[in-house]
Amino acid sequence: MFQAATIKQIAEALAVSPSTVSRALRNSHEISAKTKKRVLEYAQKINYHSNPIAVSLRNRRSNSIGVLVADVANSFFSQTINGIESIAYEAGYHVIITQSHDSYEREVINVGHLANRSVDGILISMSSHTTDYKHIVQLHERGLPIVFFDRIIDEIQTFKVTTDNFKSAFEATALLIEKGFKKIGHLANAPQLSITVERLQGYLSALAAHHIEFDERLVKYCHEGGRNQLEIEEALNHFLSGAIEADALLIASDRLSTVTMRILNNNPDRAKTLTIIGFSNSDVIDLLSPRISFIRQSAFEMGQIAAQMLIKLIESKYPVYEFETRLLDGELHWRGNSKD
Amino acid sequence: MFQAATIKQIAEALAVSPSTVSRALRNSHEISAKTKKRVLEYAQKINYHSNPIAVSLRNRRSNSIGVLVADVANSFFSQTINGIESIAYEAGYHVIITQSHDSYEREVINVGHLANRSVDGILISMSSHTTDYKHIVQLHERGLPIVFFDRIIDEIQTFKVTTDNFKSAFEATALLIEKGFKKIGHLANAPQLSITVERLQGYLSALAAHHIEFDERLVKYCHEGGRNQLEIEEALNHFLSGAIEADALLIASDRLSTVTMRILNNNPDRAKTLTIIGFSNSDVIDLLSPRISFIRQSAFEMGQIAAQMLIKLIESKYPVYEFETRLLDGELHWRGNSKD
DNA sequence: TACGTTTCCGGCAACGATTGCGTAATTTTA
DNA sequence: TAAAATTACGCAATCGTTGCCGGAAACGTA
Repeated sequence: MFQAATIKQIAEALAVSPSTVSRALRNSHEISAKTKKRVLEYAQKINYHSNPIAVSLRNRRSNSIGVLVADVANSFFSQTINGIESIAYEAGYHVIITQSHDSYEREVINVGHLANRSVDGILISMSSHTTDYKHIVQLHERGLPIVFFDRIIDEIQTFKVTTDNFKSAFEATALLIEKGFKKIGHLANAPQLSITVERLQGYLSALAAHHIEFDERLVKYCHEGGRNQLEIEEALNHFLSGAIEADALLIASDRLSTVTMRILNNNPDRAKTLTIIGFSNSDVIDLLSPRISFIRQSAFEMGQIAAQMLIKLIESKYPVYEFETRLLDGELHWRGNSKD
Repeated sequence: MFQAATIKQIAEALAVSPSTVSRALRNSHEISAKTKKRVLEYAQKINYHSNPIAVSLRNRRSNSIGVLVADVANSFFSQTINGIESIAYEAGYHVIITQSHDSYEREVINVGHLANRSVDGILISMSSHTTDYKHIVQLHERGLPIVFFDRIIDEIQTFKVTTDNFKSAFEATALLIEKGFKKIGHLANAPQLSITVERLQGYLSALAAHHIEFDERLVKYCHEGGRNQLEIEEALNHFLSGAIEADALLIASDRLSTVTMRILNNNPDRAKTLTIIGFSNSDVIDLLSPRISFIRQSAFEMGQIAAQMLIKLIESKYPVYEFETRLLDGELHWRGNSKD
């Protein structure tokens, strides 16, 4: 490999000490203008760039942050990542992205890798299979700055940002009720996820607010979070043809929505009698058929806020004890009945 | 703050030297079994993990590879990234993902950052705005291992992997001809991209093979690669209502396809008379309307191959002078006329 | 002139891990 | 039994950079 230029080389060439070169490059006031100029010009000439690894070792800071999401191939997460990058980039941080693919094991390994890799902090959206938080608690206790976004947990006191899932689910459900739907089912994500709980509560509260008795057969969880086609099919069968016949559905994620649509497409008659509102950040939602209404989360903004929070934590000179959990509003887009 | 265990701590605790600890941990034959056991057990106990930054500095290797794509929010790229990660992970490399958003400036900055950040090698898919390759040539000349995937360039001799775009475009065009379409337009990507050139040639060759005279008004480039809605609209207007009326369209990317579909949805009459084959790796292509035929690239596999190539380059003890450009087949999925 | 202040810079050590070389202790060989 | 070989470990340098301490020279003040 090519041998990059170093401070020592500059020092030798100019017959000054490495310390002087270092200070000159960092524009220290302890160095005379003349020396600075000599150093800067020579550095420029040999195309010197400081070695970030050496700086990291010396400063015990890597200027990089780790991100853990379920999947970059998920619109919501890729939008979040764009938000994170936009902020991190401005603040001089690199972003290292890892994916859990919703597996607990991969989450543990990736979080470990990131910490090991000496990132200055981590942004986490939990995997849907995680119920034990030890791996994260440990790191947090050791002082590693962590911020949660989207799928957050209560077990760790820190900054968090997520959609106001309660509110969004409430609004969506209430809208369906007002439109006259009687049997509104809820196709939910893995039950251990924060977003699942919050959305379910929003759904239940909307029913309660409209004095509708809750039939527990109207809620179905997808423990695999949409990765298991069969699981979703079973849940839908339940809604479509089972003892309980739903006339509307609140669906908790993009993936669940798309699988649902696929099934409805094979069942056109039933499709006409089922109205859907799904959480979706797909950028082609308007092209999908059957046509569904949807709740769009502020993914990009969520990424930005999460990154800002993390950088604030990292750069704080004193331990932070006051934390905030930001809730972002979702946008409900009504696109009509399936009957229309 | 976050204070990880070090070799020195172990050495002190066990009253041996750091060298001994290091060698014991690396299972050197120069260390007695007894000492090894003591060291290993204590290391385990205090949860020691070597500091990768220190190792990087010492070994001048970071065990990480950089990836530059246009956008992670693009299905094709996120699938490629999954392929890259699967291989890199196995081989013990970290993956640092950066996005150019198809901007030349961001490409230059990101590539510089990655190199600076001492990655051991880089995987690049060119931004659609790049026409000057100096920033990459320089790094390559300095000995940084680079592999190109998808959007490759001729200017650098190295490993490359991309879809057999010529073949795919040829097949798609030929199929349209055989189906009886007479005026087959081609909505192309930015003209400086390799994939654009290859696909165009496939298109042209298919016409030639069927003795169809080429009308140059049937090809429209999108210099912004789909980021500029207006540009696509103009191109489509040209095809739909201009002097030339296409009855079929070969579309070069997902983004171009979706915008096209959006426009057709606002123009249902015209939609019925236009048949489309688009390059697409969308995982909801089957749900999109209007229904289009598509060419799916082996994105995951492409990522895997690219990563394998890069790691081979990185780990080669001798300079490599023989390079290969792998071409992967695309899969053509015919989904019928729009008239059906 | 004598003494205190700046200005400007060099030297040392350290961040954490690795490794070539040296060497004492032990074992093997002649 | 002496010499040679082997075993097991420590020392110190190294990767590139930076913080701390100290000190010479130049400058200012009484």
